[in-house]
Amino acid sequence: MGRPPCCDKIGVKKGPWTPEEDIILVSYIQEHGPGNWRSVPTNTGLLRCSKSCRLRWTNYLRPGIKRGNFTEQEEKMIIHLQALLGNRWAAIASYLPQRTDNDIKNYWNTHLKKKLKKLQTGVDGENQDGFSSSQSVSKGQWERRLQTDIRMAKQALSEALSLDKPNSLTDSKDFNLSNNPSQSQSQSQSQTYTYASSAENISRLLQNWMKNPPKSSGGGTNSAETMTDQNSFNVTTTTTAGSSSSDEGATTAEGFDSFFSFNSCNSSDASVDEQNGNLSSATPENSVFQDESKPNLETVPLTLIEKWLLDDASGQAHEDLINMSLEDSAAALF
DNA sequence: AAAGCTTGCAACCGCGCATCG
DNA sequence: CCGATGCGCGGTTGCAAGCTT
Repeated sequence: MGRPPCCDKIGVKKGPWTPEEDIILVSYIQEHGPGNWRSVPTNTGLLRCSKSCRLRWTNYLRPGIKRGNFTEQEEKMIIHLQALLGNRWAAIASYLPQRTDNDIKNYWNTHLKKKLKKLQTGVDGENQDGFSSSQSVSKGQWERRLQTDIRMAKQALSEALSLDKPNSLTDSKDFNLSNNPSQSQSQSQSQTYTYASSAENISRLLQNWMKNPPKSSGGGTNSAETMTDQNSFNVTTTTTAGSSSSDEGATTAEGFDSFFSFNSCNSSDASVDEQNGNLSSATPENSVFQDESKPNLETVPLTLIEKWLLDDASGQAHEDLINMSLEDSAAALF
């Protein structure tokens, strides 16, 4: 007896998602919250597999996702976490709350693997990306440190489990997500994912929409003309589509606002925080999305390894480890 | 300018785990 | 306990955009 398909394969649409589908999915999740993916296609009328809906949401539409432009700090974290955890992308992604496992996986496969391979094949000293391949740390040292880290992590985990206290939540509030300097000013934003924090995603969605407007309304006009034609999309577009710089806040918030005016459902009380692009709203929808973040961060106790990885204030030891020879990391990996 | 090649990423697939009745 | 079902994860693929020749 084989496993039945996750959904009826007949009539299931595959391939890239259209803006219309995105909007339908976001609207539905806005109303019902994420989860119960099985029912999403039937309730929304989307001709998509439930898995496809979940994937689209978690990898693209989910609030708080940062895309592209991995910082050096993030790169280093990924490299070291990969060395520690292996290809457990979901686990690695839990340490980078704004990144999806798919994004990290792709970035690893397309960028970091090559970078490390390059380093391994004899680029001495400082490379162009600023990674220092300090010869002072031998492979043996690296392995010893790695083993020590793993031991410490295990110990911390067992301690945390034996404590059996519900303080992991409060601990996680102290999670320092600001080790990326560019993100330090928006720490609160990282901690609480309102739907507004996905404004960038929605803005992108809308930009795509405007690039490929429905034929019925656009009728051969270019995207800019179409944009002005469609009054319901009062969006200030960014100069470069796909740019995910953090200063898009106000712009994307506008796009987000427009999105809701487009949907015109329960959105009239949504207000935009101009400073950080957050949408501050007391709507139930927002509370739904606040719950939808990286659950691991909220439930996993703050272990030593997490402190090591995330606490900027941990000082030199952390820096030493981060700056440890990537050649050695590469040697361990390949 | 055009063809071929490379790269990056969104999405799919299949498997394993968790939960529920 | 066991089977059915749903969800999540990691590996892989396909395609579009960018680059090179």
